Amino acid sequence: MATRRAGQTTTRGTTISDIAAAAGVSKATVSRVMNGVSTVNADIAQRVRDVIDELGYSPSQTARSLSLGESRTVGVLVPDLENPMFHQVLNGFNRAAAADGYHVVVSDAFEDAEREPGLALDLRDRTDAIALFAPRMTRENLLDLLPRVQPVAVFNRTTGRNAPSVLVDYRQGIVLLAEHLIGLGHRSIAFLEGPAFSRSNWEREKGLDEVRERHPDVDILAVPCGHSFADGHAAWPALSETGASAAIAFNDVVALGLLGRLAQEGVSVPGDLSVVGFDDIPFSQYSSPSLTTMTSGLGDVGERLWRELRAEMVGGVGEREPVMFAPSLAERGSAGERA
Amino acid sequence: MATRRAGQTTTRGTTISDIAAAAGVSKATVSRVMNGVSTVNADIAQRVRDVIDELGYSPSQTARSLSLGESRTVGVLVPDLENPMFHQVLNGFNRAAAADGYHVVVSDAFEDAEREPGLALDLRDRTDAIALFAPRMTRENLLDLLPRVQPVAVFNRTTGRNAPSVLVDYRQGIVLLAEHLIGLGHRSIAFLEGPAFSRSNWEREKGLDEVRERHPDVDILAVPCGHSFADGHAAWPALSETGASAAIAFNDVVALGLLGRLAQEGVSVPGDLSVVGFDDIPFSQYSSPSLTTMTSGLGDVGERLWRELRAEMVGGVGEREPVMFAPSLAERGSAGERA
DNA sequence: TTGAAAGCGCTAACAT
DNA sequence: ATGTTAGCGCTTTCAA
Repeated sequence: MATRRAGQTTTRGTTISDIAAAAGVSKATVSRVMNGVSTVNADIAQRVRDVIDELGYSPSQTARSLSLGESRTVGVLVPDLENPMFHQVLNGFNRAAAADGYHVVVSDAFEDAEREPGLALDLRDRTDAIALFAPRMTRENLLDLLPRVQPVAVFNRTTGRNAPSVLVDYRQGIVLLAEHLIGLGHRSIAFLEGPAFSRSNWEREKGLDEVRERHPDVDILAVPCGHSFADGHAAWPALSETGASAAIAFNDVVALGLLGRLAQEGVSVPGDLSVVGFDDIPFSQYSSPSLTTMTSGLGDVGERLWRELRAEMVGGVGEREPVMFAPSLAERGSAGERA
Repeated sequence: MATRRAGQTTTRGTTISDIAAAAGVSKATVSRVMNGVSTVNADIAQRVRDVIDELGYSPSQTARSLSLGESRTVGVLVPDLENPMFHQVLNGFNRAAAADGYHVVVSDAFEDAEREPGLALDLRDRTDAIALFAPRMTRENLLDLLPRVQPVAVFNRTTGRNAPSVLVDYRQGIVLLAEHLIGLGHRSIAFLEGPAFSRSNWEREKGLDEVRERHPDVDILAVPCGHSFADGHAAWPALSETGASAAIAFNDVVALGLLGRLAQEGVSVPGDLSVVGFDDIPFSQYSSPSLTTMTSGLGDVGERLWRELRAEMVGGVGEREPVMFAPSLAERGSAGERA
C-alpha cells in the first residue's frame, strides 16, 4: 500500500496527478497536453486545459528536469553584481541564451573568492551548464573546479584548455590607452592599480611594461588603488605626489571616483590632469567631463561566451582556443594635451 | 526488467549508485555519509569519501530537491539588474537568506513587463519561494500571479494582502525633499518624472500634490523624463524652459545624467540650479558635486523583505501588513540656497 | 488515441 | 550500523 514516505512535509500544491484525476484521464495524457504533443483528442485536451487553469497548475520544473535529464537553464556566477561591466556581458549572454531557448539564473559571489567554488558547484548542480565571470578564486581552485562543473565557459580568466574562455585583451588595451596619452604629450603617467593578484590587473601591468620599453622617455608609475568608487576617490593624495600629468585608472568605476574627488579638490580635468578609464560603462558618457576609456563591445563578448558554452554543451570538447576581444579607444572629454 | 527508459540522452556523470557500487555499500549509506548522518562506521564512511572524490561525485541538487520537497533556494526577479538601487536591496536580502541557509538565484526581466509573469512562474517552479522586486507588470497580472507563486514577497509594489510587501515611502520622501528645497528658498521647482504608470512615480506625484497644497506659493512643475542616465541627460532643454531654480530627479541615476549635462552646458550646481535625486546609490557620494538625495537603508529593506518571505514560508498566511520604510535626507553638495 | 508502468537520482521510514 | 524499498512529480516506451 502507498504508505506516507520520505520527507515531504509541504509537498507542492497541485500535481499532474491531481489534474489527471480531476479530468478523468491519465497522467500521460496531461503530460501530452502540457507539452503540446500532437495527437490528443481535441475535446480531451480542452477538458484538461480547463481543469489546469481552474486548479492553477504549473508543472514542477524540478521533477521535469529530473525526468528529462536537463533543465534548459544555465547559471552565471558573477563575482560582484554591483560592477556595471558585468551587466553588459550578462546582457549579451542572456539575450543569446534566450534565443536558443535557455533561461539564465545568476548567483552573486559578493567578491568572496573562497565561496566561489561552492557556489559554482551548487549552481551547476541545478542547471545544464554554467558560465564563470572573471572568477576571483586561485588558479589552483579554478583548475580543480573546471572538470567538475562541465559544461562550463569562463569569461576573463585563462583556463589552460580545461574550458573555453573569452577574454578582453587588457594588455593590448592599456597599451593603446597609454600611447594615446603619450601622443597627447604626456611624459609622466600614473597607473592606479587594481586588486593585486587579479589576472585583469596583471595583464594591465604587463601592457604597461611594454609601453615602458617602447618609450623609455616616458615615466609610468604605479600607485596602489583598487576597483571601487571609493578607491578612486581615496587615491588622490598618492596620485598627486607622483606629479603625473595623466592617470590611467584601473577601470571606469575607479576613474569616476577619482573625477569626483578632483572636482572637490579643484583640479581641472583635463586641464591640470588627464584621466582615462577602462570598460566604457554606461555612465562614463554622462560624467563631467565625459570619460575617455576603452570600449570592448561587452555585449558581443557575452554573446560569444554563450556560443562557446553552447558548443561545449552539444558537441564534445572542441578546440577551446581562448577567444580574445580587442578593445578600442573611446575618446571623450577627460583626456587632453599636456598643459 | 530494467529496460532503457525515458528521455535521458546525456544523463549526468557519476550518480550515487556508482559511488555505492564502487564502495561496496548501499545508496542509503552513501546518502548518509553525504549528509553527515551520525552513526556510520568510520571506516566505511572514509572509504565512501575516498571513492567520492576519486570519482569526483557531486549529488544532483535536482534529484535532491525532488526527494526532499525543497531546494533551500529562493529566487529573486529583478526588473533591471543595471539599476544600482536593486543591488543594495539584493545585498541585504542575500545576506539574510544566507544566514538562514538559503541560496538565492536571480533572474533579470530586462524591463520587459510582459515576460515577468512567465519568468516568475518558472523561477518559482525551481525554488522554494520567490521575491518580486518592483515588478513592472500590470496590477491585474500581479494579482493573478501572486496566488500561483506562493510563498512570495514583493518589494515596492502593493499586493492587496495577497502577499507580504515592503515598500519605500516615496510619497513621504519626496515631500521631505521638496520641503528641504523650499527651506533653501526655492519657489519654482521642477520634477523630472519617471516612467508613467509606475507605482514609484505615482507615489512621488502624490507627494508633490501634498506639497503644492501646503505651499501654495511654490510652483512645482512636472517635466517628462524617464529613469536612465540618458533620460536625465536629455531632459535639460525642457527643464531649462521651466525656469525652475531647483530640480527633483526621479532618482539618482537620472540626477547624475542631468549633472553631467549641466557641466557640459556650463550651468553651475548648486549655484545656478539645485539638483536632488532619490535612492542614494553608491556613486552619488562621489559625483561632482556630490548628490543630495534620499537614503532609505536599502540593505535593511532587503533584509526585511527576506524576513517577510521567510515568515510566509514557514508559518501560514500572516498579517501581511505592508511594511513601509521611511527614507531620510542625505544632504550633500548638489542643493543650495536659491541664488 | 490513451493508459500503465518504469525510471530519472535522491532521501528516509522501516526492517534487520 | 546498514540495507531494502517506496516515493518525490514528471516523461516516455510499450501495449492496448
